[in-house]
Amino acid sequence: MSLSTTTAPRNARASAAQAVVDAHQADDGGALYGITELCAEFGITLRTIRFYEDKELLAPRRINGTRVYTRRDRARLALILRSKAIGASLAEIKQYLDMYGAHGEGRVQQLKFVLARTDTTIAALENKRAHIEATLAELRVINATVKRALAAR
Amino acid sequence: MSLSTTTAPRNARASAAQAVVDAHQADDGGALYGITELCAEFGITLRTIRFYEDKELLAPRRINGTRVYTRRDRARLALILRSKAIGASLAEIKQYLDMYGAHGEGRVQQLKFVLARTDTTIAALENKRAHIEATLAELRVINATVKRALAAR
DNA sequence: CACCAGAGTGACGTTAACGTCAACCGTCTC
DNA sequence: GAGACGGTTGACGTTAACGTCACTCTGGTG
Repeated sequence: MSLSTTTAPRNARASAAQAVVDAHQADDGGALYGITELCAEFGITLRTIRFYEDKELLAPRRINGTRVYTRRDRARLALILRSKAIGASLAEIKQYLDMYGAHGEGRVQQLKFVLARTDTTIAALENKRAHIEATLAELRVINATVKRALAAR
Repeated sequence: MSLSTTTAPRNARASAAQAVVDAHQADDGGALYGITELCAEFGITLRTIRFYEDKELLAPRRINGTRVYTRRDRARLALILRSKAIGASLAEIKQYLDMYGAHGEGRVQQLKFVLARTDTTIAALENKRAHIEATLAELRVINATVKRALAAR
């Protein structure tokens, strides 16, 4: 729940997004994390992180068998958790991550593929947002109605 | 996917919400539906509808054992499916439905309860919407980047 | 060296949300 | 009255996303 719920102004949102995307592209800035560290930070269990690795959502390096996570791995984990929060399945999330990862490498064929997938994913998310708007509108009606009923005692 | 994705203007959205809430309050307008009818309309299976009934999300009348759905039941089913589309669990959806149903009956204690729950639910949805906004912003960055890469061939 | 905490690896259990299957029941039709 | 339908009820299977448990390995520490 304590993710980036920063209700930033519209301009800031775009550059924040750019930053996230860049960060995911950049390789190692030197910062490294252990598995328990990440678990504590994001409030998940060891088993969960290992499970994500099983499902190939994460691929940390190993040092003597021990998992070592870079800043990039950390960013991926953040993306996974945020995607989960908006109701995506792990299978879908894997596709998201592919999009984040693969838009630098040149081949035209692959770029077109990424383009198509971002388009449909964007459409799906906008659709979902519309659902939320509608539900919010209805809840506000209920909320207001109840408030009036209480005010009238 | 063919639900009310009508991107209506802001004023219309509020009155549409009002209409949905009203419709859920109103009892029978005379229109009745069978189970297969509803399944076909919403693109779900018989088993699914029965499952929702098992979980007490629906409670159609029975005539000789056969389920008969009113307009209100239909509205509830629509709400269930839309809620699912925005990533809510059936348990959560049951709470939504309670809110839709219970804000007419008078007791102050209960009204306050509904008020509190609509408040927290609204907050949760706004939070979820913020997540979606952020993800959309990032996807648009990727989309634009890839488009530029393709344009530069 | 003995020991222990932290990390890793199966194997199995669990919950949610259905799907599948078999058997039965009421009604309509021929 | 004999099927043929459409509907109903268990009982059991299934998939996703983990949790739990038991056991092993490895790196320090006294």
